[in-house]
Amino acid sequence: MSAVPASRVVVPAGTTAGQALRDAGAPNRGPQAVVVVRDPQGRLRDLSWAPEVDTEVEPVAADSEDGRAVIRHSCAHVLAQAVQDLFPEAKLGIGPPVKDGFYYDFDVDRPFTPEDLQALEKRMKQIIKGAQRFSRRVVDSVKAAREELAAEPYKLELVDLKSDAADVDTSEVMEVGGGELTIYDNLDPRSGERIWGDLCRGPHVPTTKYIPAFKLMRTAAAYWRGSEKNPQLQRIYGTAWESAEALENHLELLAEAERRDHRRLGTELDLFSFPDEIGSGLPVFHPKGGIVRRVMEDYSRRRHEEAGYEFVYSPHITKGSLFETSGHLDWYREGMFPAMHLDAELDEEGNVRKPGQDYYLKPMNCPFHNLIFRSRGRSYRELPLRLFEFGSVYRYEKSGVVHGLTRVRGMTQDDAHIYCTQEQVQDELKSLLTFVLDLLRDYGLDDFYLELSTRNEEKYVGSDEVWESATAALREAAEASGLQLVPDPGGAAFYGPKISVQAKDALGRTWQMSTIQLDFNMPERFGLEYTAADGSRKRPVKIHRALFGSIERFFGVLTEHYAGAFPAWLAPEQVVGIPIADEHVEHLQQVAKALRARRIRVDIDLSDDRMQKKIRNHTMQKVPFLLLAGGKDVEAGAVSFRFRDGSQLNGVPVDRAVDAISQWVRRRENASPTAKNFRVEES
RNA sequence: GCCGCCUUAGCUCAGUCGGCCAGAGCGACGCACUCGUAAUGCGUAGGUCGUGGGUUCGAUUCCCACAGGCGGCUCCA
Repeated sequence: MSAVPASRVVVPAGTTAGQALRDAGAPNRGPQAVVVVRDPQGRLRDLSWAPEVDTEVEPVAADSEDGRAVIRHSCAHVLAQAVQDLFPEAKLGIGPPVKDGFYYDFDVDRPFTPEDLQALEKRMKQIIKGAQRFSRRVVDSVKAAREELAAEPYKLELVDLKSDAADVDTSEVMEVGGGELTIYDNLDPRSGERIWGDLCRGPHVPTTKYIPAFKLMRTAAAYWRGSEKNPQLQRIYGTAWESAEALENHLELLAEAERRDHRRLGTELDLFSFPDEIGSGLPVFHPKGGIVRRVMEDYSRRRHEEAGYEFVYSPHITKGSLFETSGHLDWYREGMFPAMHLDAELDEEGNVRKPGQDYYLKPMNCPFHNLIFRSRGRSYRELPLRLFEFGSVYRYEKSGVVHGLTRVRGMTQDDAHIYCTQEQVQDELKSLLTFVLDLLRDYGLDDFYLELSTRNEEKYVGSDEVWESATAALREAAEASGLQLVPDPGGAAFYGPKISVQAKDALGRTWQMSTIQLDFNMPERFGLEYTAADGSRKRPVKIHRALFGSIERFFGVLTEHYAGAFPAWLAPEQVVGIPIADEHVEHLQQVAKALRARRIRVDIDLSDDRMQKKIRNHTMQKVPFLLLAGGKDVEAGAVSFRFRDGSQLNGVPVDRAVDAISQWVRRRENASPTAKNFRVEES
């Protein structure tokens, strides 16, 4: 999708990069226009940059990821200029490029309305048409910067942060960076007059004309510098691209994502719902969703059994003392539903005769599994002990984050806890990772990367050494997988570091799926022990892992991945028989009987809809196999296939059809069957 | 939890600048039609206009609160 890697260009001393590019004949318009260059140190430089010595640079084209980021960042400046034009009292926050776009935060008297966005877009188009030049200017001193930015309190704060604290990470903030403070002025191309300016480290496109296509997307509130202790600013999100076509493609992708939204498909395909009466984030699964879910779970169970897991069950509710022992009440209280206080007794005067107890809905399964481990003496011979449970947990998610099936308040984890010896950890982690990835592939996800979440310095239990060795063990296992490993500092749970598997779906979106966490702390808190070969008592290491994360979430992700067209082995209705006329029903019933004998889910559409209507209905319900039968088929002892994509295979002998369908399902083919990929020959 | 927007039939959505019995398509149900690869025709039922309060002669419409949803922020074992 990106331009052919542009050849390197030497910028002679004292010449601007832009001039050198022009001399070299580099494109300066269109999707491959060079917007900035990369210097030998890897820094992106404006085209107006003129090195002091001859320097070889790499042109960065508009349609590269870096090029887009520069366009988006420049577009954010144009937005800010438009906002201050239309709302002179607006104070500037920050305005960085982000994935697929940019945003800019403003402190304004009232939130922006959709009409405001329209007006702003219009103003931005005027600004872009005006071909203002982005001009970089180094500010001599912090004092000079403070004076110039006196009217911009948030920018002042950034200047101060920059000047007095080397330990503050400002790398995310586009405003300041490098060794100096810079301001980018927007200049009128004719008069050179300064129209607007912003504290910014750059770089930028040469002129606003280099912003070929953009769109403002939405408004939202955002806390200043990301902390809820700070005031909320009004954020405007936009997107910008190297061409109108690229913008159009991006908008089409968003539209496709909306069509695939599992919340929409959940209703359309009658899979699940969120009745208001039950409460936010608490789904119910309808019969069709129930089939998909059950097949998912059944297959997972089978694989776990084969991999040496043992199945356990634990209650949804427990006395508080368990979560005191585990540390959840200290570290995770706000994520839990509040306690029910039970069994208290009062005398006539209202004095407490019996104090009663707090019971909690469980937010995690692990403490229960610890109790199972501890229920009797354990031998090293039993390890690794792998306890698995489809455990229902309840978490008190903030109302603002509940979202379809991907963020719920009640969910079922496919949760396992593995107790092993120190020596077994490394091997266990490696085989676990392989197991996890294999299983995800079986469900049709095959594009992964790993994330290593390390200690949150404000929220952890246990000693430094323990954390270090646990983190090292995880890193080693992750590296052995050969997958890309992305660091996630501070992302760990309070009891130990974790690896998470991020999977890409059909639209290229990534989802956190499985997590594998190492835990040296919980065994200590629960006093878990086993007897080693030499008779000594030793503490096991505990590995937590969830593969789907939560069944609900995985269900949602798969629904979107397949756009509701589930693989035949998961599809709620695998085969629907459609008679051309009533007299063909009996023939189809014979076929259905044969399919049912092979445990295929099959229905015959006996409604009095017309045949075309039946095809439409079941195609929209994304049934993988439609079997039609009319006079010709009955006569030939055959059926005719119609697939989701509209392709057909007519006159297939019944026994071959039955065989081919059941083979396809047995093999758990994840592709949608079509006339092209579906083989009915006898094998 | 915070900011903004939204809530009309099972679903998708019109509509009322405060006023007679609130509309459509799909879906459901009934009748007719029995048909060769994405919508047969006709008819019937279905709505306390999210809930509660207020303003008003009168509220689905205006105001307030609450619930639920959406987009973000924060959070996320």
